[in-house]
Amino acid sequence: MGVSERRIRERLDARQSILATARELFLLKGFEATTIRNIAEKIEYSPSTIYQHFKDKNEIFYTLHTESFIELVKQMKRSDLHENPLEQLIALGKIYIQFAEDNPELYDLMFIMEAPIDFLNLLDETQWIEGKTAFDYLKSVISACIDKGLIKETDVDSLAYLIWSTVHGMVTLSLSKRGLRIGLSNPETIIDRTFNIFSKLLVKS
Amino acid sequence: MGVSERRIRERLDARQSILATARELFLLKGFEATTIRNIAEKIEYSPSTIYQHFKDKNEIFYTLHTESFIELVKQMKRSDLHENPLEQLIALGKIYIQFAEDNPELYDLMFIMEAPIDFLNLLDETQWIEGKTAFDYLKSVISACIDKGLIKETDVDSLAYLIWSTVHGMVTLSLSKRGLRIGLSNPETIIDRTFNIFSKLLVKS
DNA sequence: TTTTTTTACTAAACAATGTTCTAAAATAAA
DNA sequence: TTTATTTTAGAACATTGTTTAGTAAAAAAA
Repeated sequence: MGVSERRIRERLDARQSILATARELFLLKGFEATTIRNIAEKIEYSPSTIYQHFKDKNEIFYTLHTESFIELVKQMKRSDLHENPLEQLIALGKIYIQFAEDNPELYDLMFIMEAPIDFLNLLDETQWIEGKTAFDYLKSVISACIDKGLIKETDVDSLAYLIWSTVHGMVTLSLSKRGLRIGLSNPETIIDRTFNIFSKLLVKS
Repeated sequence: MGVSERRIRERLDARQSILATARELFLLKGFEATTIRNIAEKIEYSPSTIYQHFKDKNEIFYTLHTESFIELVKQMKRSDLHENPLEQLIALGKIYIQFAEDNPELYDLMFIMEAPIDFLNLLDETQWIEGKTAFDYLKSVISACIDKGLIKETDVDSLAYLIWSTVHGMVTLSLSKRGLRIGLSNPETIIDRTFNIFSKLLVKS
């Protein structure tokens, strides 16, 4: 009799419904404004029930963060449509920026907020595999560029860190509302223009 | 009789002591962990007294943020020891990174946290003059480089935004603990190495 | 000097938060 | 049917930022 199987399935369903509701409310009202009680109310459970599925709020954050990375890496892999690795690298940057612009709250969770990393610390987990996966993909594209002699620099780690830092910096200055209030002439296009000159710098030997 | 002058002075003293204590506790325990009650207790006042000097917690954040910018700009101006504007630009980048590494909590407050910007919004202030001041200084150094033909790019806004984004990105990946858990071979030197290849990219015509 | 007004301050309360405790209800096993 | 286990909820706890109402002190006015 599959009674225990059904129970496991039901538990999983409940867990998923908590996550789905959490994501929905987070995207709607932001992370700070979404409370455990909000989530509980929406799925018609008591707040304490949520704690049977998640250790604490950080674990919910961490889980959503992990799911978001699956989506980001999926998007990133679209860049392999380009045969030229340099074109792929440019496409990769654009995809990354687009993801951040489309999902500002998730980007915050993935790359800025402390909650997911705090949860890793709690598990005594030293590696951040979600981030490493995305970073390794970036490195593989850069390596392809170097192999074909399209880029001079040979220290892949540094170059990958540079590219990641630059797009991350552009995106976060915008997300934290720092980039748009400093008297730029065309603030709405600044990210595009900056990305273009960065691309040129990288390519031009 | 200078009685009202004394009163004003006393009010200012109280305000300063709130700010000093707030800064001290913030740096000691972090922003999230520091409460209005903590600050009040330390200066031996009741929590509600603090609200006579500051509209809310965000105003305290904003004020500390402003003071921190005065310090940052002061540090940045040390770069004008170099006569060659390109050398000055490199020095400026190093100073900026050093400031962030020396004052991670303050950097967070200045460039990441929402609180100071939220306070600006409350005042219907559209410009972020603290950030603009620092950004304008960066632009002036870049302009000097362009004037002397040391850098080819002519769009100062974009170039300044690129440089700012890159150092900001490097620094924030480190602050948010994202940069050190992705399998780098020498994580402790990554920022230096990355800054060096970025400098070379900029200089090399 | 005495009275009135303004100021400075506090204690208590409020509403909201994440989280835990206790006990009841529902379900499964015997 | 009875017993054991799991699931759930309600209330409670300790904090938080903030507000209210009232008190004590100081300054100004009489």
